Amino acid sequence: MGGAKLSKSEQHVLDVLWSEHPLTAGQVIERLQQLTGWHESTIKTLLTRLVEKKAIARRKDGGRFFYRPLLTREAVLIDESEGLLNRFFEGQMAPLVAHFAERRKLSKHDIEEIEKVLAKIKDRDA
Amino acid sequence: MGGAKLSKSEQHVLDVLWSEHPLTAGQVIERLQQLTGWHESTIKTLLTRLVEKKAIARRKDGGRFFYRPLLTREAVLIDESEGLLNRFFEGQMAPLVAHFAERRKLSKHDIEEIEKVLAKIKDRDA
DNA sequence: ACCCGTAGTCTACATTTGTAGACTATAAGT
DNA sequence: ACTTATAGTCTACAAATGTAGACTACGGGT
Repeated sequence: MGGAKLSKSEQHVLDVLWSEHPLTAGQVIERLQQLTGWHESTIKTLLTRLVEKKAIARRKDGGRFFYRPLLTREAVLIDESEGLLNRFFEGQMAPLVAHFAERRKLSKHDIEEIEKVLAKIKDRDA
Repeated sequence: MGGAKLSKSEQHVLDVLWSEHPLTAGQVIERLQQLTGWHESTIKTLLTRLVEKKAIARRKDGGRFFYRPLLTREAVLIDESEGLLNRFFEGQMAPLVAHFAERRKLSKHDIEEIEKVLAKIKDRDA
């Protein structure tokens, strides 16, 4: 695994690259400024830090550099959800679902969705 | 929600107080040292910072101070899982479950547990 | 060949976090 | 009342983070 831990703002930059890539620095800046209003320099710094942390890479194509993610969204997601699960539910998924269910965070539709998913799994594993 | 954001180590201290409280500083230190090996001073600092952040409170009882959580585990959990859910699943629970299911993070037993939970909810809401 | 803009690098600085030493106040026991 | 343990406060300092200015270099157009 490895994956140096990313800070909040770094993740925000990464988000942009997940949603669309490769992008030039300028494009990243453009998109992020819409979302955050951060200064251009700030975003450049974040890009640099992400490259250092090997969370993204850049490649020269023609005259320009293009940035793309190295860490997948998937990987980060796993990492974080695993963390949450371990911290609060001893790694058990069921109690997490139960928890949300109890708090009425699940609509009827949600419940059906989940049941569908579970059915599919059971089916597949059968 | 107010809740100033807590750092990793601060959360660790809070964990101890969730599992058992009220506790004196000494008791917190004792328990945390078992888990982390942190120096006494470090833990005192963290306690102080938690008090400043109003994540915990202390009260004098007899000669001693006793610490207890102000933020509930519940609240922090909600906060964090909400965050995760929003960042990765647009707030939707079903895709999260699906995700874990796909990754085989769910055993047959888990699945049955979850189904049971969902059934209960549906029942209750019916 | 020269200038310009876009992008990359270097430097900076306040805040937060991780980690801990040193000093102090106070309750409890003798 | 005095000592001592125990806990609380102050200070410290490096690394990480949030945020940004200044300077530079290179590719593209004229």
